[in-house]
Amino acid sequence: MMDNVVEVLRERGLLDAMSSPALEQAAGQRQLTVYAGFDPTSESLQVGNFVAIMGLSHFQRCGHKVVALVGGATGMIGDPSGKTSERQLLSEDQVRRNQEGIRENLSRFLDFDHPTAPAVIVNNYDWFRGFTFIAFLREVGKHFRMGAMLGKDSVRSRLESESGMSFTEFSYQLLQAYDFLHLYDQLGCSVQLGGSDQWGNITAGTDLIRKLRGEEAFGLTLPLVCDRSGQKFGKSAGNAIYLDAAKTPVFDFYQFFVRVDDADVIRFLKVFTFLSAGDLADYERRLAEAPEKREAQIRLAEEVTRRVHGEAGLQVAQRSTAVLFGAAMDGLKADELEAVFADVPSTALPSASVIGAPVATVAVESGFCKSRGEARRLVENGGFYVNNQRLADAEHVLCDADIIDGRLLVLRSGKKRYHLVRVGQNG
RNA sequence: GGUAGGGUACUCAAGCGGUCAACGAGGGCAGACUGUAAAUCUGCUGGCAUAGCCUUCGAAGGUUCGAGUCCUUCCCCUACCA
Repeated sequence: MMDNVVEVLRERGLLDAMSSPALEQAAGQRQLTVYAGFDPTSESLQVGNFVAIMGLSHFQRCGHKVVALVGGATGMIGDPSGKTSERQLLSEDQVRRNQEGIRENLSRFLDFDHPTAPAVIVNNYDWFRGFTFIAFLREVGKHFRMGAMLGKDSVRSRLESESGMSFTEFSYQLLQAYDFLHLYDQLGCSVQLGGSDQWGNITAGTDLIRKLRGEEAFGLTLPLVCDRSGQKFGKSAGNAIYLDAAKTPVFDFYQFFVRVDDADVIRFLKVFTFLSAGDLADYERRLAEAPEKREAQIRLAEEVTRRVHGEAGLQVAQRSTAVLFGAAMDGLKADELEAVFADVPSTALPSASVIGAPVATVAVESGFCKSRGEARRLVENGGFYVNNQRLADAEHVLCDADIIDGRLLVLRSGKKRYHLVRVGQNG
């Protein structure tokens, strides 16, 4: 038998709570089927969801069957867990679109060809679509007691808060509980995995299964990963880091992990990679000895980027990093820059709107700045660079000499944010 | 349905009818210092053709020379009562 997945998760700091210690025993004795749900609240999964994906992966590596559930139905309702106020409903169109994005994301991480434990993706819209309200109340709602429902953290905290809660969100736990029951019946799924904020929803499911089937199903939660400042991990500049290259460029994705705080990096290595205990200890030692080398951060960025964007994506990100943060950036030719910027944001503009135009205007047109005002402020603060030269005047008019090899312009804000403008090209 | 209290910029939150593009805090961005760090200090944080103009304070009307600030109606939220 393989490693006990519960033990593995515990060692990596990925175990928050279990509905029963019997889960650990069961995991050591037989192949289990486990599921985790992902609601299509956005077009792509985010780094925060990666924790649950790691959880599923660990299960699969330990020989268990995994099911990833796309919440095409629950996404229509909105999970109140962990939310301090009522959420805006997404349009059905949006949910359908997001659902496809999430499905694509998930398909990258799970092994569907595993010899003994192939992964499965399901969508709860498939079983909720034909379920009428009346039927649902009779078959499912009847088994829920108000006391238990009101006792859930997600409900109680909202009722106590200013914003209150709508019936729609209140009902969410029933849907998730039914998902669990459905998967239990159809796929023999007896374990549900989720973030710690999912505890209430998960136990709603185990309770329902116990009531209706007289069997014990298990719940297991993973810790909410925060950085040292207590912020939920996975946000940069207020924007979430997505697993989709179209929403978060690979370079930015890689950089996000390179910049992880010393205080967090070892923990993140445990959570987001499969590095062995020995390797982890090694990085911990090296971090203590020479933090400025950032070896742990670089390894973290490498591992995660490879897993999410593949070897090719990682190489692009590394090459860009070497150039942009390396020594000599100045004598670069357009071709080299093109390679570096393969995955850094870029915009193509006709030369007519670049040559002879003030920098601030080009910055806006290329999408680098939101407004001319923003560009102007950036210049005033000394944080605006054109081709790596600090710019003194936002109204500086661009001329041929400013365009590298007649076709490229590199805009930079501060130390880290780059944007390439392709001059005189379409698209 | 009744009563009371609310809806202000990314968030929280202040705002005697004029001097409010709107105090403050958080967040964010940038600068210095650094290790592409942390901590710290500084500046910026609605738009523009920037000594000025324009659009914003739940929505629509109204009173006023002038409204975020007063009145009316409507929408939404919260609490208690029914």
